[in-house]
Amino acid sequence: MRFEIDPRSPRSPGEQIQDQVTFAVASGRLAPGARLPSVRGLAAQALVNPNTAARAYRELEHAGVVESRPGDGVYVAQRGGARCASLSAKLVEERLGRAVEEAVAAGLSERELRDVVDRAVRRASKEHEVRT
Amino acid sequence: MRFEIDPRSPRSPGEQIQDQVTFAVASGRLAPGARLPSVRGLAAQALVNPNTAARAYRELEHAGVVESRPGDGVYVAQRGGARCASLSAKLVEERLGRAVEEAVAAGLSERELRDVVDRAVRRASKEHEVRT
Amino acid sequence: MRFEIDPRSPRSPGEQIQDQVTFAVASGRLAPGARLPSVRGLAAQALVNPNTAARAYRELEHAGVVESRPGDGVYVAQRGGARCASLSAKLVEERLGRAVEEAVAAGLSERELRDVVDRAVRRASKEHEVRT
Amino acid sequence: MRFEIDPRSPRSPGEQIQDQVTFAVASGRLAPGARLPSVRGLAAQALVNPNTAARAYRELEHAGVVESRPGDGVYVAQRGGARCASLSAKLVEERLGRAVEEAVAAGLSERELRDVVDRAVRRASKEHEVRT
DNA sequence: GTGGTCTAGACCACG
DNA sequence: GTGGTCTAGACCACC
Repeated sequence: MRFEIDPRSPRSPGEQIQDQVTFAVASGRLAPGARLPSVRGLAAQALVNPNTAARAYRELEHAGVVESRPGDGVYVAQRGGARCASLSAKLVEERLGRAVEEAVAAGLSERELRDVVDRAVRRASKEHEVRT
Repeated sequence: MRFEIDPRSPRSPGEQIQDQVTFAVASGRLAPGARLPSVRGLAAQALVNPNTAARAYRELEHAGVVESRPGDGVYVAQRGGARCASLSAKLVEERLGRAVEEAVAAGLSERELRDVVDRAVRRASKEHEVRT
Repeated sequence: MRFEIDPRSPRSPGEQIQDQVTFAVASGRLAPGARLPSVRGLAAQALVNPNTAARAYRELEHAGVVESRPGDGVYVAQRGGARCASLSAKLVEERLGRAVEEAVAAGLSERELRDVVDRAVRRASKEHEVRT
Repeated sequence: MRFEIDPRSPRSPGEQIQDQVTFAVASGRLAPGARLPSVRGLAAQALVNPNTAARAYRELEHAGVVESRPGDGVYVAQRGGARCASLSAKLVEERLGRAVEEAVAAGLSERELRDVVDRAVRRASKEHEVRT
């Protein structure tokens, strides 16, 4: 699992980390019991302050998605799969919905909108394969 | 033109106002020369502090989208159409792109993704008709 | 770099801060990469509201003069030198020009005008040495 | 006497009108007893709201520079000359002083500064002759 | 009535 | 500690 932060996203780095873990668990790329990078490793990988990485893990633990075992590491919680599934569905629905709303408000026709979506899907699928 | 702020959006109220003006101009719902609500009126309508409304207008003026005439009101700039067209295309591309990325990362199949988009398009189109 | 606001100036406090940074960078007193006072520190020094200081920095960032790194501080942008050089030349030309116009309109002879300028130059040079 | 407002000046239109009258009286271009344009005439000439013109005259009257004779017109006060002389000297000193300070802060050498002043003087003198 | 700017104090997220 | 944004309320000048 590789983490990457987009500084231009409206979501803060901490939230992006939480999102990425959530989506990875929901999609099965991260299975319950799997080990996540250490706080320091995550911080180094995502080019983020260790404090931010630690806070993100803390929030995920609070949400029941991960379990932190002091002195050992951070692991995907056994019940993490279910939690992430519903959470991620809600997030995707909400964000895609908002983006579509904007596109319609901006005057895109259904055809144009679908073109944009298609291109994005192709781009994302390629990226996704690479990482899988 | 009606303004509405979604407190759950990751974009701040000020940014949402800027977005809504930009999209409305790009789609032609607001034509160059059209008068926008007053700072105070917009604030009342969007349930936002007048200061926030003023700042949003100021940024839009800086971007060449609107023109503020002190003591008179705020108007869509003559060249606002062109500016918004490119600006809004970029925004839509970027945000739809991001949302699709997330959906793919969350494990949605192309079919599921298109279903979500379709539903969102229908919902948004209805909303949009009502306001038009 | 010390900041000071003249409440009798026709320029607003926020504009005065922007001017002072611009001139300092243009003259080389502030080099690209140099760290500027924090928003709160500047506010305390200039006896101004932190909000006003933050706005001034934001405008300067928008103009490409400074770079603000959230959670870290505000720095003179690498390309700030060039931007300020032309910006400051324009400002000086415009404002000296306006002041001279007024002096001529007020009926000062060229000789009187030059006397006033000479005295001002001497005063300002002394002040300037002190701060350098 | 012709009035002209510079919208890019940091001084508000109302202040610019007051300044222009003050300087014209101080320089002798307007003698005590001379008649000034009517409020409406001034407003039309300076492309300013009649309210603004009226307010400027009111302030000048309050300062003892002009006298308004209801139903007749606005005239330069008999003692206006003396009042304007000292007032205008103070204004010129202050504004030229400020502009020179800025130029020095911007890093102009004495030579460069004098060049800018010389050019401005020549420009202003030409303008001034035309209007005289 | 209009916009423009300032002060004052709050909350958030990052370092 | 840092910057970013918001709310709240004030004053100014112009229309």
